[in-house]
Amino acid sequence: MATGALQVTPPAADAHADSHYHARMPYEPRKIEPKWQQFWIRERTFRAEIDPSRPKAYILDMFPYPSGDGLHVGHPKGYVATDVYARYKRLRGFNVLHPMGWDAFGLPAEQHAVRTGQHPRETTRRNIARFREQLQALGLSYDWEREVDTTDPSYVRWTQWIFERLYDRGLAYQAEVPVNWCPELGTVLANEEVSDGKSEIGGHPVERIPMVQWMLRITAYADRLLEDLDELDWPEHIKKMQRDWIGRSEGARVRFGVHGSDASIEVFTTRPDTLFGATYMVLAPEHPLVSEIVTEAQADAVRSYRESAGRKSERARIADTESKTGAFTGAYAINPVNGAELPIWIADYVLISYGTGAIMAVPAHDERDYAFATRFELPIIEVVAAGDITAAPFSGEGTSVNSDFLDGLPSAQAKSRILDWLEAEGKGERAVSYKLRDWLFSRQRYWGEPFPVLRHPDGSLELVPESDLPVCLPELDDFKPTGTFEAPLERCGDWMEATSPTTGTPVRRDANTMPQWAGSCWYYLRFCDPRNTEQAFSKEAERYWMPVDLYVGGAEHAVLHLLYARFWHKVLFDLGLVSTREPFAKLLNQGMIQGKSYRYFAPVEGEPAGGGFSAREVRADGEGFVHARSGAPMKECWVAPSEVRFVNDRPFAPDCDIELEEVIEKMSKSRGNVVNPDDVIREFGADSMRLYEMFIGPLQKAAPWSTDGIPGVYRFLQRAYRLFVDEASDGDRVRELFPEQGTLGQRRLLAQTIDKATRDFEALEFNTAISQLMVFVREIEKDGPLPRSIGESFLCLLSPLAPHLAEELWQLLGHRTSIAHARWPELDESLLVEDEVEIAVQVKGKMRARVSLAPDASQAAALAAALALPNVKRHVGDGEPRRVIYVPGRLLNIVP
RNA sequence: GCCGGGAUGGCGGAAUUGGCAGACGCGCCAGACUUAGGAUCUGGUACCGCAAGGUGUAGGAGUUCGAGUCUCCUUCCCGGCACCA
Repeated sequence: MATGALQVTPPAADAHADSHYHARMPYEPRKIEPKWQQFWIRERTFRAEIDPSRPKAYILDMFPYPSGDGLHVGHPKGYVATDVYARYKRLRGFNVLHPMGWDAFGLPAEQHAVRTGQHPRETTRRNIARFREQLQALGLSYDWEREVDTTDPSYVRWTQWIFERLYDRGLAYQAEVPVNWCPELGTVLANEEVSDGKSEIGGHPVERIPMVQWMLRITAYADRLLEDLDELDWPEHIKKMQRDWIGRSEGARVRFGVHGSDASIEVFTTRPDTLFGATYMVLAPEHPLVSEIVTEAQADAVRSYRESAGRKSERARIADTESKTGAFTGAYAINPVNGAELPIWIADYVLISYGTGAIMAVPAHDERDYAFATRFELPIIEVVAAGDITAAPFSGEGTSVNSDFLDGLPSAQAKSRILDWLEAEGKGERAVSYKLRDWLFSRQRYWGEPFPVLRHPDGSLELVPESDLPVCLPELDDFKPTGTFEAPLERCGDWMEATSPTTGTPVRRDANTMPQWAGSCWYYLRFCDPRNTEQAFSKEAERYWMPVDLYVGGAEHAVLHLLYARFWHKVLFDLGLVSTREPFAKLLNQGMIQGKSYRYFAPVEGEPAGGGFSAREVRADGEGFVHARSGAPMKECWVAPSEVRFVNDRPFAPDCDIELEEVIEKMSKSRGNVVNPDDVIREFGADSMRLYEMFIGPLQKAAPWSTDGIPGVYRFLQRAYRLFVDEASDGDRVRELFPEQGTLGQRRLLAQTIDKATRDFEALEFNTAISQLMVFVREIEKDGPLPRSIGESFLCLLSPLAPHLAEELWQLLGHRTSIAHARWPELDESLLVEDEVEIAVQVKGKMRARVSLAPDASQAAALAAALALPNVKRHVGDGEPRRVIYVPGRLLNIVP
């Protein structure tokens, strides 16, 4: 039997555990859980079918990428939460759609293939089987008949079909754009997949290189993606992240003439009211106008600056935003408002990809321009009256000065005045700019959906006809990146060559594949009608099940999956294929379950063994660590909890005297802090595991996994079991339950429990619901034996959380059908009203006593009862109270 | 730097939203049953104090009869964004 730091001996696994022990602990999750898991599948208990006579609830988890590592205890937290909710909703009479599937395209399988030569299809199949097994062992009430796999040709077919609809609408196009090329991964990445100039996956450096790529015109939906957030019941911080990512700003486009040239420079600004304060212009180094306007004298300087800016990695550029660099083009622009000549510079602080790639610089009122102007000794003119602009720029709003006809106007009015003027003069107009860029949609990978397009020798494109979908991946045995910018599919000459179905002439396929996000953009729709071979999903199914009523997943998808899926959904809405504007009505992010690990430090150079340092000898330095005294660079070393030596409760390394530092963070293999749910289930059962994960705190909050907490919920389940099963017998002898409806106290306790459980389940606050169920189990037999009706009601309340145990007891009570389809118990509200309540008596706001009263007792009666108490009398004194505050049923406060 | 969120016993966390702080669980203490206990059951457990009593929700001010909850300031922690004109 497994040992470890567990405090409770789990039920004997080995049948020959001593019989005395066995008889006293008849609750054996190991026996009953697999039995019910098989029952649910055999009986198709959770099969969902359209039934217009019943209200529906679509309860969805973000489907996982089936990695080779299997699940750790952190993954199921969200799955258990949705499962509890789904089971609760079924008991409330809802027709519940609760499906699960696999987001199975993706880089890890392909990297594994590069290393081992195993086909991603094989590893994916194996990983899915393992994930499914692990999820089923948790007793999750999915309708497994609706399982989808994004890599299945019958699914890929419709992903490609939707891509074709995007293409038809002009929302998918190919363009040469500076892309995020990651040499290490051998592919380009979307903006959303890059942070700090490094790939989100693996943290590899990313370069910006111009390449022809597929793009999806998500920017066409920017406004709707922004506006429709308002109607969603989503966590505010996720909405905010999406708003920030879309980054809408209102302002103006203004055209500046170029001295001695026909060219004009268009800029975007949110502060047209500061137009009179512009003292120079800046173009992004890549701006096409640069070569046109640069003077001969400045040509060398400009060329060398452009080259050095091009060499600079994204990361290096972002790293020093403090020091501004640039070069003068020698050309001058003309300020449309006053004809002033403004020198035109190029500088990498202006980004080609935002706005127009050019700015008017108003150093007095913009920090970046101020830094640049100071560095290159350009003039600074104050046009918004504010502090002291010789000391620092002022970017707030104020009153316009030095601005001709804007003088004296507050910023808001100055803006609209100048905008009217610009529009009247034809020099500019109101404009909106977004931070959001079009979505870079192709990857130079093998394991993804092929693009259903054919390219003619003249470069024109043709879609693969609907009837020929899906375009399947060819077999391949070498998955390595090509080392060039080509995709691995280029290697399949046979596959790349095709014949046009319209002209019969030779055409080439596209060697790129779609990013992993493609499949997850619409899987929630396929779940509505997963076996449809005629359409992606039927109208009927979509209308009945959509929208998703509750969507639970990790917050890391805030601007990736959730934005992409909303975009596709809106396109499908415009095509009349879906009936809701938004796919996910309510969203919740489950908090991580963290692991505990222990660390020490070792020099980066040299042997870690023997050369370790405890955390207090080391300090953080930027992104790394250094030795506090010597300044030598240090790296973290991790010790798994099971290897730590505890001396007087302090953690030490297993083989030397270094004191370790306890660190609580995300579970990961490298930290050695991963807890496997299989082990927990083996020792305590899935019901305990489920209960524990729901009990440790609010769903949204991160919480560290603690092995010590599980025995607590396990004991609770044992107690619950013993309410129904005679612990002294050696079989499963069901106790005689009383036929009556129970004592008043019992009925009251049940009513309170129904009330609390109902409210908490609705609010997804499972921790407090569990605590009430614990109170119920502890108290229910205090004034009499458990009546059958009350016992059955309790099992219904418990069943969403501990379904195996509930099913088992339900069956022992003689029921033939699953408790999953029982009815949620009725609440008798009258039982919630107590005859007498204890209220608090305060004197001048301080607690002095408690007194029992009828809940509707009058103030006079309450006061009289309170003043009769010696402690109250003493504090109040003899005089008349100056003031009395009485909240019936709660408290009485006397101010003497 | 900017924008969010947070800080409650030894620990995870409760508190009907301004009304008895610490529900429930872990841990700990005591007792019962036991040949035995890492099982089970019962009771206790915020802190100081023998007690009466006093003090307590990161720290400081304020509003109120009454503040964990509202307002202002400070500290720390966790997320997100970070040349977006």
